[in-house]
Amino acid sequence: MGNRTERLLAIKSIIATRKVSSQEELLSLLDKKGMNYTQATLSRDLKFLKVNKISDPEKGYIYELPDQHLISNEIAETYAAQGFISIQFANKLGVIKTLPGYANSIASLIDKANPFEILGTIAGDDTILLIPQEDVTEKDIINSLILTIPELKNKI
Amino acid sequence: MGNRTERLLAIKSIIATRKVSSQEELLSLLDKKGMNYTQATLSRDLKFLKVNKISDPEKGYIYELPDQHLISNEIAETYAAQGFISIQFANKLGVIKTLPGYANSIASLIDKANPFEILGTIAGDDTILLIPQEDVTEKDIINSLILTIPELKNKI
DNA sequence: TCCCATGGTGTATAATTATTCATATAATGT
DNA sequence: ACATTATATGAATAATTATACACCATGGGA
Repeated sequence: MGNRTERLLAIKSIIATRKVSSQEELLSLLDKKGMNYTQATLSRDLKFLKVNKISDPEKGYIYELPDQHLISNEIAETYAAQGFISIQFANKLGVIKTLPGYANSIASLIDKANPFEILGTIAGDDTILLIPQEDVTEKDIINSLILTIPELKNKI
Repeated sequence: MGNRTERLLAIKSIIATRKVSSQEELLSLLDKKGMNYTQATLSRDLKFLKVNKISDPEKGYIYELPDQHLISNEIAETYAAQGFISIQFANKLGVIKTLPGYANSIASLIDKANPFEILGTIAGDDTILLIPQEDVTEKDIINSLILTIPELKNKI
């Protein structure tokens, strides 16, 4: 079903932007977006997305996307953002142009973040080919990139 | 009850050294150490220690001590370990001697890790005073320091 | 000393999350 | 195209975790 991907992306985006502390809560947030599922499905989704539940002073425990703790990547991210030139799409594939030599390090950041909606990357010297998951939109890919490398926000 | 501290330390040490995926499991590990409590107590303890539950490829989800994600501190830790000279105890207080100028940064690392068994620190230029929680042993303090700054292992 | 407030714990139970089972639908091989 | 296998999902339920309540011990004040 094509809706699973949409739902997973919605979950990622919700969890990335607000503090959610239970599956019921997430359920009703999805409901507001017109997505009606059951708690059982969310339980499976969260496991699939490897979402963690971490201590939060305000809400006790909240869900957190994995790899967000890679704060040590900040330097790498800034560097990567500098080398980023543009992204275009053709034939369901994404093509990122970078400054010469930057492609590999940017691609490796994306791989490391491993967003499920990007199946993989192939990098040359100044070009990265992004192979998206089926039925993922360009917008989804771009959002995903920004989640991975926030500094790209201004450059896309 | 004085046993609470002992139990909390045991929990920290268990979680730091092995993958635990449920409170029942933790319960029986404590039981093997002769500590008999109930699941309700562990639930409260884990909340108190701000233990997170994170995705694990092997066991699904496991408990994880907070602040372990501060990998970005590695540099700071190496630096701190270099400046560390010795630790001694007197009157239930710990006294760390450091190279001149190192005391504050080491103390700040300890404060940031905020182990509950160390109430606080006071740092001068080459000396840190450690104020331990009641009924915490010297051994506990040292283990705690090593958890915070692993590089100290060889120097203590 | 006597209260009262606080903190820690167990028991019982509520709330939350994971799983089993059944089913439908889509994908794959022949 | 058909059979077979894999994937996705909900309903019901099991498993896990959190909490309400009661109780006890301790440590200040008055």
